[in-house]
Amino acid sequence: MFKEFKGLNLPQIDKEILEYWDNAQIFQKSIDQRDSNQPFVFYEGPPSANGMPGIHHVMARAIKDIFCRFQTMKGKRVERKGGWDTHGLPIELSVEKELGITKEDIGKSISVEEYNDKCRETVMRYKDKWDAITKQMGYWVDLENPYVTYTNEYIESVWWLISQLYQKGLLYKGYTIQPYSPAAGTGLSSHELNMPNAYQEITDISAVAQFKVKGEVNTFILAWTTTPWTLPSNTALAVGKDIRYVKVHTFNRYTKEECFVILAKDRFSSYFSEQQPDLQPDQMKAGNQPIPYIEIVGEYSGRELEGIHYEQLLSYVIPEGKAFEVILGDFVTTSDGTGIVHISPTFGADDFKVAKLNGIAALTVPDVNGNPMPLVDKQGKFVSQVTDFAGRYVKDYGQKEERSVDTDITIKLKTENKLFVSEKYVHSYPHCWRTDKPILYYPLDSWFIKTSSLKERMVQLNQTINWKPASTGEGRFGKWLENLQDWNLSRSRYWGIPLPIWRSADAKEEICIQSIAQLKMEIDRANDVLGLQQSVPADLHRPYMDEIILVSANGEKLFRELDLIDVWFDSGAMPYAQWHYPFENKEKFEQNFPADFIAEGVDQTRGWFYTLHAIGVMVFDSVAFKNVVSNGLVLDKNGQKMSKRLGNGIDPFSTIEKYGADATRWYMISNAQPWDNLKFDLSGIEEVSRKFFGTLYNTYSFFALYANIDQFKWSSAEVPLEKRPEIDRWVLSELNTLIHLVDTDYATYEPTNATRKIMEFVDENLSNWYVRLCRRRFWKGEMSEDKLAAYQTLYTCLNVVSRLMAPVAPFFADWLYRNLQEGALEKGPESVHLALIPVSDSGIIDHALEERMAYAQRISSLVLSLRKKEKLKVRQPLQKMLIPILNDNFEKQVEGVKDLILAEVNVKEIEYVSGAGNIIQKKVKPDFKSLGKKLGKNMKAVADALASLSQEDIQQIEKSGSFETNISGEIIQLTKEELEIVPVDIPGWLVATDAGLTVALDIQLSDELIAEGMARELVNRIQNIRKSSDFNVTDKIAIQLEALDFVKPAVKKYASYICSETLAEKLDVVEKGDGGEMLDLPEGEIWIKVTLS
RNA sequence: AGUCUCGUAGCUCAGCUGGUUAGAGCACUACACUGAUAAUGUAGGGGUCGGCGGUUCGAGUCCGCCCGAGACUACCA
Repeated sequence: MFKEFKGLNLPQIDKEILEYWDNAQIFQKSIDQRDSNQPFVFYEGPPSANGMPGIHHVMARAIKDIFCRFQTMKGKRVERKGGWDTHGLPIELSVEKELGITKEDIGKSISVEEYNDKCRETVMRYKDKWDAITKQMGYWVDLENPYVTYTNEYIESVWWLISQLYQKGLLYKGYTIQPYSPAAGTGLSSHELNMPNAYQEITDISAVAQFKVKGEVNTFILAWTTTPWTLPSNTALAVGKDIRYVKVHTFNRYTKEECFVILAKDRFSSYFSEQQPDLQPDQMKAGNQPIPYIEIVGEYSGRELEGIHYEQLLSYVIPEGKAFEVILGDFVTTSDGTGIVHISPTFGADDFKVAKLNGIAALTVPDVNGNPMPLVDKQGKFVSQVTDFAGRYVKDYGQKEERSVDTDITIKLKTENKLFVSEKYVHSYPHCWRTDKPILYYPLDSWFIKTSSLKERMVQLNQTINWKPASTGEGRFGKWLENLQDWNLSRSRYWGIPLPIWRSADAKEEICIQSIAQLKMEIDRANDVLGLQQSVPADLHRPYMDEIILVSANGEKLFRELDLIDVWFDSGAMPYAQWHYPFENKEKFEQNFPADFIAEGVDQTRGWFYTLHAIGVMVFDSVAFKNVVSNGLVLDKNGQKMSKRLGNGIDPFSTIEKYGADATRWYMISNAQPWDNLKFDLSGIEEVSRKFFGTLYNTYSFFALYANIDQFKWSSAEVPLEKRPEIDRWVLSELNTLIHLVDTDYATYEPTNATRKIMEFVDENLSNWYVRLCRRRFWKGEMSEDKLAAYQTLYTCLNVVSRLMAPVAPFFADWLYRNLQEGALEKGPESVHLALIPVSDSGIIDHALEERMAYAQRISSLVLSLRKKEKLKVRQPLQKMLIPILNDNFEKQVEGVKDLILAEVNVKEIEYVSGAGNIIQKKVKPDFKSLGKKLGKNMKAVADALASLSQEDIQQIEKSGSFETNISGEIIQLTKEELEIVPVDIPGWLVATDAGLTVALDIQLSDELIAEGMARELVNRIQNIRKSSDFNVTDKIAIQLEALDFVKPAVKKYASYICSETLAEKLDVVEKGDGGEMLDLPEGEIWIKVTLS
């Protein structure tokens, strides 16, 4: 028996199937039953369980799941090891927040040990939620044996990778200006700077400062800055060597003092208005409008300005060495500012470089250890030496200040005759992706990986990767690789993998540890030499690692470099570290590298996708993955980003509970290509569940209902194809076409196309054509070969659809598949996920048949629209329809589906009208595609000429097979093949036309037809009574009908028809009696009584 | 600031290498149908295919500029 149901309840199906999967170990079996020599390698990008899963995670994981399930159903063994990303800033920051501490407190009010314990404890906080969503959404991944990045095994593998890089000479330590987040207390790598939303529009105070030239009276060089807080650190001014500069005589707008200022000629008009030779000081107004000037007194090239000395602008600290000179910089432009750039070597990458090149000193003060440090400390505060602003944050890292430091500095400059002008300036500025605070460019000591040296190889190997969409690989990722900077590996934090490098105090000797065994050896040696009692710590994190002292070959003490390794390295190391390679599982690793497939959000392009690729290329000279799908963002239904602040987030748990996982997944995949952003709208899920799942459910219900009545069981001994009716062969042809297309779509990572095609087949072909037209075959009579063929055909369609949809809708597909299995004599695999994707049989595909049926559908549609126009019910039979013949093949094709059409539109016969006669009115159009090239300019004139032809002209063309016309003196000859002749009308008939197809309908009604229509009307009413009386589909009935004139002919002629249609054993025409009911027919009211017999 | 992608009906999306009535689904309106009924059919309204210009016999499709959205890049003073 096939199970029958009362209604579709997708969430209920989820629950039942989940329980079944658990009990029967289906996930495990889906791996175990596959050949280990046929692997499909998938890498799970580790999520951090530190935050709640969102709906976008459901999206990303649905994509991963689809292709893993598909490949399993292609016979591949797809192991999916889960993983957890456990280190890094997000966790540290949430712990800091919870404990109410800042980075400064770590090691003081809380020990590193306690702090890291807290991190370890926090990192798995939402693991339960993650496990729950994983399960509920039907994402199959091995959560029993996940890799966890904080374990010693994982760390050891990372160390090994680092040591490989070290041995290849790819690791170096450098002092550079780097993006630094005072709020997070760490430097940021370039890919962190490229996280979405890192660059934000902010308004800064920009200032044009006046630098007083030494040895000249009241002469100033103007330099523009958007960071006035860097002015105390100024030690040079840069000009462009070929830029022209002018010296202008005017007054300072604030102090009214007379002055001569120097700026780029190109920038002059941005700051100065009209010339006023007799300008007086009191005519100067404050504000930031251009000011008048007295005259331009000189012009110079940048090269001429080089070497000019100027006075220090703000002399809090006196630099050691050369400073306060004009130097040349090739980065100087005149697109902004004054064409002169203020240089503070401690706070700008260009500044640092150009200062070094010119031997210009940096402004530093000694720190507690006597090492030089900039005038701003690592929390972003001015040091005490900057007396006026000591202790103040240069950006809003602390509590909100009434006036920013930038403002106060400009005020100070203003009063000291050092400010030319200041104004607000809007620009995009990088912000820390975790703390959302502006970053500083700050001089830091860091370890780098020389990724730039392997740039070409990375680009080259990237070209072998199949990116979905391709533009992400070529464009976004490819361009990124082409402009690759060295990877800053250092993080000065606490919770992460310690850098396994020990260095001597003078930095002359160092060692890079590659394994725990090596560490133990080195510790033993150090213990020997130094007489210590050290051992390998049980936990390889800080602070334990920091305490270990090693010894160099020369007997020098070596101390661990305190930095941690960038967490992105952790996740990029997962192909190796998940197997604890190379210390264990060498074979396993080799079988599972590189990955066949990975998928993550597009925001991982510079994150995980990059780190995987970089490590793969650098250490193994290989890609780390062959196919990658990067999905877009999940936005709210208005296209806004989902955020806690806006409260427009979609809760994945309640969504799945309400609509079911399948409808949610199907909606996400079918609505838009995964790489396009998804505007997530719950009403879209409803539509999918109604239209697709509802229709499919109804189709199954219909099948189950009748199959059970007829005791149908499926077996492979099927009615041969050639013995099945046209419509069966048609739907099977369409089905096999579908299999081929869907299989190709999945194989090429096009899930959206796959789902759309499945939906169309289920809705258009299966439900609204095949089942609708075949209903009668299921209803009546005993089991016959035709009926059996119908059951088998429908069974096959449902079974195939269940397998095709399984990757995207794993629950419903299994439910459907297993329900079908209930009625199968020969059992297949117990779950659809253990079954194989069906193989398309090209022998079943019949294009002519598909075309034929398309004609049938279109012709039926035309006839129905004509009936509609004339208000002729489909129940009323009509005598005849006329179809003009387009070509020889056409009549044959239509004739093949004639019976279907006639039954569908309730017409008795089709008459074909050949083109030869003059019954049909026609239209001639040129075949633009082929004629365009031939005719060129005359194309339009010819088209016009054809349009104005009379019916006689067209007949002439059909007879002669050619057409000739004169276009402005030029004779143009066209053959029939270059023209398209289509029927448009049959005068005197009711005609409908659609894209070259024309149908005419005879709407004359004879008494005969009217009687038959009445009979059908009665059948319909009686069926309704059966239904409203809750009779069983198989119950027999007796009918009493009032003897009125308008039904008599119908009953007389069609009594047996009425009886067989309604399962009536008796039909009596009688006088109106007791009980029963009144029927409202077009001709009048009539009494009827229907009883069970 | 630059680079890239995108802009088609109220909404979500198709539209192949340029070819002559620009499509589908949803939503809306009306009428049908109803042994699958949380369906279905038919019809209707709704589009200057973001704007302007160019190439072409012909442009939603190719090119340029502009506007708008998004992503990316950037040390930008």
